[in-house]
Amino acid sequence: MKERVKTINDSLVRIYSDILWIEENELRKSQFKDLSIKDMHAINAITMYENKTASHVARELHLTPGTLTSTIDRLVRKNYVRRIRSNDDRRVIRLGLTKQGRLMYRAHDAFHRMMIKSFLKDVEPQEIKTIEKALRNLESFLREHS
Amino acid sequence: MKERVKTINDSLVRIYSDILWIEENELRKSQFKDLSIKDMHAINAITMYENKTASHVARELHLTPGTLTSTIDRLVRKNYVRRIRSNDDRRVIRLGLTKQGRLMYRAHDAFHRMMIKSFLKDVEPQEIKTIEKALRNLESFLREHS
DNA sequence: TCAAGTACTTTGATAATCAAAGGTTTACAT
DNA sequence: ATGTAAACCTTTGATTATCAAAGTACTTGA
Repeated sequence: MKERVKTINDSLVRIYSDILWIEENELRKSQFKDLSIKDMHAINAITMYENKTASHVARELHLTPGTLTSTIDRLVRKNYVRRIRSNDDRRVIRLGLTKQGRLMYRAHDAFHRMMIKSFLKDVEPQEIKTIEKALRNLESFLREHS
Repeated sequence: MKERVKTINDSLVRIYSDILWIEENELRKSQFKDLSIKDMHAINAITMYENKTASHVARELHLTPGTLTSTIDRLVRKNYVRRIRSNDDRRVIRLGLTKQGRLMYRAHDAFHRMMIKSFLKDVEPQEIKTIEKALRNLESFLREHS
């Protein structure tokens, strides 16, 4: 059992590092080569149509407000993101994707879906429940530790 | 099914970002606060007793040789890592952990094992096989894409 | 024995990040 | 209604991680 835990852990660590690296390479070969992987993750966090506030996105990405400002500056300059000043509360900035931003979002999302589909290859519906349970376990472990 | 893929994907993305963030915070509160999370991952890649070569570790971490050199410089300066010039081939540097480095390695490893144990809470041995299969699927997907 | 290749280091430049201070706007207590 | 505190974002100045490319030391193979 101890050995199994070790193997699963090493596998997860390797997977994570490889995903980042592959995403970075795919990005460089794509039409979006003006973006870094961090830019891409910011676009992903902004999402298609939610118009989240800047502070909400900063929290999700675990970035300080200042860092988010400069990330958004860059993405606005490159025409992936729009700032929308809220009328309810004029301190608040809401974030939206431009047409180009939505294109990027979809490309990244497609890669992730492909990845998860391969993850679930030959996994029965019942077994998917197991995986979902394990992921819920992990999420609640992480909540306890934060 | 499509919705499930999306949910699992979002869960994985969130999990990875949270793990990094929690590890970073734990680190700052610990006796190892002179290390960054990247330092910690370098120590993890070096491992306890393998004495891997510098280029091997660089490859695993997806870092250029130059970046690895400066990472190792820092870890040697802080007394976590030793450089061992190979006698077989005097161009080669092998990397080992100092006593302090091994202490850090064990602490990090303990956290990860705890995490995986909680991941596998209430998961039957047979179900663990499913998870291992899914992880193998994912690793081979990543191999195909790199 | 020397030309090419390998393993690491150095150099110079750039990205991403943070903490702290600064502005505008809102909420609240009096 | 008014002044103070708080919330939200931006700016500033410094630091860290990173890379590409050039450099050094060593090995290999013709």
